[in-house]
Amino acid sequence: MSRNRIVDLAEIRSNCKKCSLFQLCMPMGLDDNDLEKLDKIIKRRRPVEKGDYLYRMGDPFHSVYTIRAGSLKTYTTNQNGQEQIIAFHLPGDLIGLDAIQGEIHTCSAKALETISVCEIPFDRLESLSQKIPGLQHHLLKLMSEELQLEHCHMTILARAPVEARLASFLTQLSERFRARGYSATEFNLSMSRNDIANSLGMAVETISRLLSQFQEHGLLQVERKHVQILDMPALVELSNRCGPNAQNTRDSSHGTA
Amino acid sequence: MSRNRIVDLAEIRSNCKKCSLFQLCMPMGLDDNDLEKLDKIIKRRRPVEKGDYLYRMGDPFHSVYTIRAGSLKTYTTNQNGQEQIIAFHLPGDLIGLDAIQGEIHTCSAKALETISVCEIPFDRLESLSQKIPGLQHHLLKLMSEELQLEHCHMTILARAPVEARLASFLTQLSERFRARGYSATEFNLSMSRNDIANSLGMAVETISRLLSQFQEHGLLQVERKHVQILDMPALVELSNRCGPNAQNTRDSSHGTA
DNA sequence: CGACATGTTGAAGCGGTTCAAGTAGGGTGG
DNA sequence: CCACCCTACTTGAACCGCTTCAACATGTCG
Repeated sequence: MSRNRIVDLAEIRSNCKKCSLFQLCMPMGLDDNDLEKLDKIIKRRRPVEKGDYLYRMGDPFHSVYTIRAGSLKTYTTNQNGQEQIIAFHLPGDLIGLDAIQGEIHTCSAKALETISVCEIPFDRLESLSQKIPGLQHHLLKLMSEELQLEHCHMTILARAPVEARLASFLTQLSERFRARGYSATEFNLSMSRNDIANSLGMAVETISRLLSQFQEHGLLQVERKHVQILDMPALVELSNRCGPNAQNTRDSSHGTA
Repeated sequence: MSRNRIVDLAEIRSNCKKCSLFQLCMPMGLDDNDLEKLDKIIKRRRPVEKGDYLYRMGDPFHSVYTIRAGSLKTYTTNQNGQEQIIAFHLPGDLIGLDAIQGEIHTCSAKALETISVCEIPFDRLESLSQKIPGLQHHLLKLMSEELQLEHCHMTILARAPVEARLASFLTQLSERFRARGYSATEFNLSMSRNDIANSLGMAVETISRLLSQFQEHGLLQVERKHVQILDMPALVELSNRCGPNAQNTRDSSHGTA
């Protein structure tokens, strides 16, 4: 066991360059000494199986997690037991920062497939970022980015017709794969149609119908989980389509600005 | 002018205890020395008139702002010129942190009435929070809280029927007023029906109809901007009502957890 | 192989938007 | 101070996008 731990530590060290912590450290030039410190506070966790929880809504908040491999969904549950998916997360994502306020997890994080994560005790991370200016900045930056992403998501939920929602979902996912060095045009959906529908505020049937329709129109090829995008420009165009209800979306107030 | 500035500084000092910076500083026990440092980096801004912008989408990011008096809306604008309101902000709110990533404002902030704000240059704030642990923690906490609020907003946009959306809007606003020491049951809406509709992803006409309906049912009294809540429990109950489309909102995956 | 979950497709129903018309404030200029 | 205008808001009626319901197909796992 102790031998394993040594191996793990070495592996983490080498992996830091591949995961979000690399982007989190290196851009602001952490030296070897700082990188060492960071490595020391990271805990290895055994792989989490599909369907297992990384944490549940209501759990006390102790750590944030970076995804090393696999994907997961975060979602809230309301009084009636209904779920609302907040986001899907891919390798390199840092999750859990939304629980700082209140020190209780307000989302559940569930693995969509077998995943591998690094656990980072938050109090240690916070102390460290007190000493390393670049780290503090990067934490703030990550949360800022998360806010921006959610603004987009909110806009889609509030206005967009169903085709634009799904097109938007696909192009964003594609872009995220591209940014991680995977193919932007061919990938597997780790989430179910149900999950996609939920996150986009739609019915499952509508997702099914639209995917068929997109395929019919030559925008993409889809077979179960596998998706191949054939006409990205058209898909992007679709995702920008605004709803017909554009009535109250222009500011009519007589601004002095 | 220089005399004015002196007066202003004194005023800000005394006001820090009333605005969000007080909650931001005191809970973690800033001593007079630290409070002094904080006061020094805060810039006074002349009042912003109704309809004026605090900043616009696309502006370079330099400062965050705390609202001392009045209210404003933040919104994004898409390619087609359509607006989507992200949030309404009240006195004590700190806004602008979502622009850290990219260092460009991704929202516009527009005054709903004449407002008074404190401008805090972000680089100064960041340096200071590097020295004051409690300040760093509180910045993270504020962003975490913002994420949580947006999760709620997303859930409403994705699932809730229109009555629940409006009820939720009203109870949340009420709660925010209460937390600021104002009446929770009687207040003025600084935003137009159009703005409410936009932020909730609805048509203006629906807002109008629902307000009439709520009044008819004895839930509240409304006359133009003035609102008096008569049956808060019923309103809260309404806000928790889930949509009829609760089909794909329960997780059917056979989790091993 | 059987059972259950997931996904697909068709048809009906409805919630909420859109369209249309009218009312009421609030500000401006004569 | 009043008449005017423009914007914000309200209310009614028709329409439609999407959901819901239902039935079936296809995997998947014990």
